[in-house]
Amino acid sequence: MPRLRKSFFSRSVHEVAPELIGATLLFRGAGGIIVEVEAYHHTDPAAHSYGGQTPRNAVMFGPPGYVYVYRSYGIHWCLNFVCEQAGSASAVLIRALAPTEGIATMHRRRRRADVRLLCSGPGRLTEALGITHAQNGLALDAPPFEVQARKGEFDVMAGPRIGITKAAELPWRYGLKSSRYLSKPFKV
DNA sequence: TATGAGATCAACT
DNA sequence: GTTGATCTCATAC
Repeated sequence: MPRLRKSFFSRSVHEVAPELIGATLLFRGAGGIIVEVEAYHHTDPAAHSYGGQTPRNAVMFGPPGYVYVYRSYGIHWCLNFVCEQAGSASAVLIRALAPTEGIATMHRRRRRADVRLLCSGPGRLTEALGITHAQNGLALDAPPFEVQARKGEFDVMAGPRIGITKAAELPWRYGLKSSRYLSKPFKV
């Protein structure tokens, strides 16, 4: 299965984000199929990079194909893939996976019996995979990360993003239609 | 099913 | 001091 290289990410976030639906994300032998993402661009008021570079979001201002991890609400870690080019400060937030690999490990980390609650949300997914700020700035096309291109057709839906107050109406959330592992269902 | 509180931290006013 | 790209558990309907 072809592994996605950095060139895959050096395009508009709005092209990359929907194409990530159906791709497989693995981290140290745990992970699954990406079923939900959101796109953020530095011209977007909801993006962390909107107000300029800070120590926290510095990775977003670097080259594409790297991971940006930040702490959310003081509790969770959230995982992003940097896109476009150095300085464009755009990224895709990974919001949900359909678990396929290392499910037992993920159950142990999450202390939950329901597979639907393993990776169905940005904070849940990082806890299940064991991702923290220690991974901030790592490359996506080298261990411990592995991102595999999707194979076959996937029915991708778009809708408003979740949990934001600025630019909340922009339809930059993408998801795999009728997946049971979405953090929230898409409106029909 | 739906709303509300608590946990806890970095950026920003 | 307030807010946020969140999740869980408790309580209410």
